[in-house]
Amino acid sequence: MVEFTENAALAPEQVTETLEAHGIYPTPQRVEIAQLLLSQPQHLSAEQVLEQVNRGGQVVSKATVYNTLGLFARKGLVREVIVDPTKVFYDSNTSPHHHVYNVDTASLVDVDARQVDVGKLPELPGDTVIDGVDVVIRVRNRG
Amino acid sequence: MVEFTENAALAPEQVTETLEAHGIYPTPQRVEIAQLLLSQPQHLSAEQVLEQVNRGGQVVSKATVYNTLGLFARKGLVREVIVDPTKVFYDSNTSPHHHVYNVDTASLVDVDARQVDVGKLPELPGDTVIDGVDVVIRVRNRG
DNA sequence: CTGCTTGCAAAGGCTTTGCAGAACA
DNA sequence: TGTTCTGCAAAGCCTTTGCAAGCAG
Repeated sequence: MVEFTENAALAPEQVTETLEAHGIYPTPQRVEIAQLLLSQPQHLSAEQVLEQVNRGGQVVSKATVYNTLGLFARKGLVREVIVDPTKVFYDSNTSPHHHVYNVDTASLVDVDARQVDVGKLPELPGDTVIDGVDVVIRVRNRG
Repeated sequence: MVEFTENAALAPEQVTETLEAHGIYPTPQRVEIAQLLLSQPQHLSAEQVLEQVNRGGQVVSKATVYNTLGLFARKGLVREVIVDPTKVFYDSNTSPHHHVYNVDTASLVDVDARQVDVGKLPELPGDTVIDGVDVVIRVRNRG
């Protein structure tokens, strides 16, 4: 598993290993995107990923960015965060945690899971299983 | 305040009062939409509102449905629920509660707030205020 | 070869907006 | 009369898909 470090870029070999550990075939584009996302805990939209990846050397198409982010999410490498109806955020922090979302600035901040007590969960229909519990604390700027 | 009853339709006068109590000018289209939404606690997408409203006598345009739902949400008459990146749900239950979302069926179910303990909240940046806390329990069908 | 991947462009779904006409205070 | 509201059509935004070309095993 990749550990987050200071903003330093991750070594491609390290990223390649992480991808393979998640059952993802490491193409150059995927390594590029994973390097960006996994360099630190962060929340990026597909558009931001597209922009930042293409700022570097390699150019990756929009279709590939969307497909790759969807693949990463399905494989558990990143987590989709649904807080804004206009776009999906991809969270490179996959450990249990929650979010504070500032609706004015459209910015997301992590909250350690231990900071919120989700005591007991309601009973679920017998034919369903929990996929995840998302807690979103929605804030806006004072004023 | 309107109380939810069995599936009976609400009286237009009652709905008109509710709208005015929320500072909303009660036009025929708004009354029509509010009557539908407030008849019982439910979660409807804009598309569903459009469809169901137009099943009845009055016809309301798509633009008006979207504008009206946005207005209702801003005025606190309904609550927007963001759980699906492809559409917004409008929740006519405005008392504190949370949601179980079945990602396979795209259906939402209310959970009484007392069923979940959100014990303590994290410290917020000093210049922000809480707008709301959303807890979404994401489930999928077994199998 | 055979299957997976890329990427351009087009399509798609949800939502907002421009604007003219209607309704209301 | 001035403001607000409606609704059609068009535009906009994010995302997915069709399909041909490229690459890997």
